This record gives sequence, structure tokens and C-alpha cells, in this order.
Amino acid sequence: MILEIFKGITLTKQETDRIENTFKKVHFKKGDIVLHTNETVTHQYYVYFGCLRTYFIDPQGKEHTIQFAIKDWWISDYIGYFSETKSVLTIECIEDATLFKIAKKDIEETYDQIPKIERFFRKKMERSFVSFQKRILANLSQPAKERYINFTKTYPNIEQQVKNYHIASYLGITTESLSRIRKEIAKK
Amino acid sequence: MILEIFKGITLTKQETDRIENTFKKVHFKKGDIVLHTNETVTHQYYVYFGCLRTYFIDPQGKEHTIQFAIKDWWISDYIGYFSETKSVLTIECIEDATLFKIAKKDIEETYDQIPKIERFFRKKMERSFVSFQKRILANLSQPAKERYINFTKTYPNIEQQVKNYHIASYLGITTESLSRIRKEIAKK
DNA sequence: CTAAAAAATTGATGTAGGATAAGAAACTAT
DNA sequence: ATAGTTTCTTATCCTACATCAATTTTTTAG
Repeated sequence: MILEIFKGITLTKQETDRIENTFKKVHFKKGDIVLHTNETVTHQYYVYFGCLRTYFIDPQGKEHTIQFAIKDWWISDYIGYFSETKSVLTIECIEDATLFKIAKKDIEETYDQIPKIERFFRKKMERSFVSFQKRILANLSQPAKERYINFTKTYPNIEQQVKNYHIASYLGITTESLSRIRKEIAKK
Repeated sequence: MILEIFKGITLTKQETDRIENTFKKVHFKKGDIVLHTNETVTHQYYVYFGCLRTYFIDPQGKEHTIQFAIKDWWISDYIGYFSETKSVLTIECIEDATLFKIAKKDIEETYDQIPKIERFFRKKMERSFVSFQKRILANLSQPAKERYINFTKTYPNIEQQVKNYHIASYLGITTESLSRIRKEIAKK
């Protein structure tokens, strides 16, 4: 079951064992906080099922959603995780979820032992990088309505699982504005 | 000289040779376009000196600066580069520059031969990922004035080398707005 | 099934930053 | 040096989205 994560990669028995020993299965209930701010970010998480998000609370107390994650996505506070600083994001479970978590130190050891795994994560990182760069581009060049339409097209599976105010805070607008945008789209 | 890029990594003579053969030194003049849109993105570039930027031209014809690069930074249209699509960004030289360019296919071969190099690029990717995620966060949570102040603090070396309208298009505002913000800051 | 809480909508009003237009300042090249 | 070009500034007006304040609708818990 853990091996679904690495489908497409051929692994020896020994490698499989190692991986099965480093990933831990964990469950969270809707509303649970997987990671609070100002904690050490020791793990990243693979979503086996359910839905989570990471968000940032700005100095005015407003939430900004950075990332959603559903089945087969990975999630963490990657700012804290990669730069070895205390968490700046909160990871919240927004639909009951089963995750596989892996410790940063374990994964780095695995990189030494199984280069195929290091490559897998390098490529995953490259794909995320592309999507975050596209998001910066969209934020700079499109009005809220277009960003919302694109969001619904790009992440139809996510839209069904999350609240409107989660989407609004991802798009960088208020829940009231999103409501007006939705109304406008609906009447056509 | 090329090896400055990999300072901190110990390489054998053979590895050094391979690297010296795959990186090509190239010069560009201020105003030169290193990559146009809608081209195949075959290379990424290490800046030995000079200054470049990548920008996106939106459907209304407005430019949006995605990235600057000065000495010791890397630059490319990473959207096209990693996702194997035609370029969506333009790479422009904004101060006479000397670059080392490396072909994607060469670097991927190098990854097979020198795992230390794959690791170097993985870590570089992780650091970029962090900074782009911080930028998304800043764009979502700060007004233009604060984003500008942070920009000047974070990239003092870049500010001196680029035009105000480059900075404006990086911050997601017009050059007129940036002018007002600068005036406001100056009068205090 | 129902009360309470959470989420979404709607309306009225405010504001940061955009658009347009013009002029001033700073480079650039002869 | 000086004409031409590019960049920056300033002023006026405008718009997308925010804020505030009620409701209405939906979800949740007993």
C-alpha cells in the first residue's frame, strides 16, 4: 500500500523493506491540526486519502491558503521543512484523512541508500516548482474571476471538498468577493 | 572558473573534466534576449556576472517579472524547462553578462554519472522552492509598499542594477504606483 | 428532528492601486 | 554639448476588490 507512492519505480526487496519501515501511517479527523506554527518541521506527508491544506496567518490575523492536498499529493510546511526554521504555516485536515508521514532525517538517509528515491523526490520538487511559478504568474496577471475559473478547472476534485472561504483565501480574495464572482458566473 | 559553481563539492579530476566539457561560457549584451517565448527550453544558465530577468507577457501585453538573477544565481524559463513545453517566459539580459549555460540533456546525464551533482541541484531546487513560496505568501498578505520595502532589503544588490519598472512588474504594480510609494517613503 | 453554529450571500460604502495623460529628469549617441 | 530616447514623476479620475453589517442558507450535534 505504501508502495503506491512509488509506483513506476522498480525496487528490490531490501529497498521496499526500508521504505516500509520509514513511512508511518497516520489518521487525522476533519478539523485536526497536523502542524501548528512555530514548531520544528520534521516530516512531510503523503495523502493516501482525505483532504488537507496549509495556511499562513498574517499579522492582521487573516488566513492565506498556500496549498491544498488530496489523494496522491504531498503536503508539509515546505518553508520550515527545507529551510530548517520553525513552521510558519499551519497544516489543517479538512476531510478525514489517512497519511503516510516520513521524517526528513529518514528520507535523507534513504537518498544515500537508494538514489532512485532521491531522483523521485527531485522530480516531484521540479513539478511543484513549476506549479508554484505558474501560480505567481496567474496572481500577477489575472483578475480574481479568471483565477477562480482556472482553479475550478485545474482542481475540480478539490473544489468539491473544500469550503468557499478556503478557496477565497487561496485566490487572495475575501469570501464575500468570491461569493459575488460565483453569482456572476452562475447567472450566465 | 566554472568550478566556482560547485564550490563546496569535492570532485575527482574525471568529474571536473566532464563538468568543464558540458558547461559553455556565453556573453550577452544589455538588451539581448537570451530566450524568446514559444521556443524549446533546452538550457539553464549560471550567472558569472551581469544581471538578467525573466518575464511573462500577459494577454493584455503587460510584462510581469518572474525572476531576477545576478552573480551566482541561476536563471531559465523553468516552466518550459521542467515541464518540457515551449517557453512562456522571455529571458532578457539587463546588464552585460557572462553566463555558463548547460543543456538539460547534459545535466541529466551528469546526474547519472555524478550523484553529488544531482544532489547539488536537488538542494538548489529546494531553496528556490522556499523563496517562491515565500513570495506567494508576501503577495497574498502584504500591501505593495511593504513588498517594495522587503524587496529592497532582500535584494539590495539587484535594486541598483535594474530599472524601477522592472521592480514594479516584479511586485505586481504599475511603475506609477511604485513611484508614489517611493515618494512616500522618501519624505519620511 | 431541531437548535445552534458555521458558512454563504447580499447590500452599502471605502480604498489601494490602475489608467490615462502630460511633463520632468536621466541616459545615450552622435 | 545637444538632440533624441528612455525612464520616472505627478495629477486626475476610475475600478476591482475590501470592509462592515445584516440576513439567509447549510451543516453539525444532541
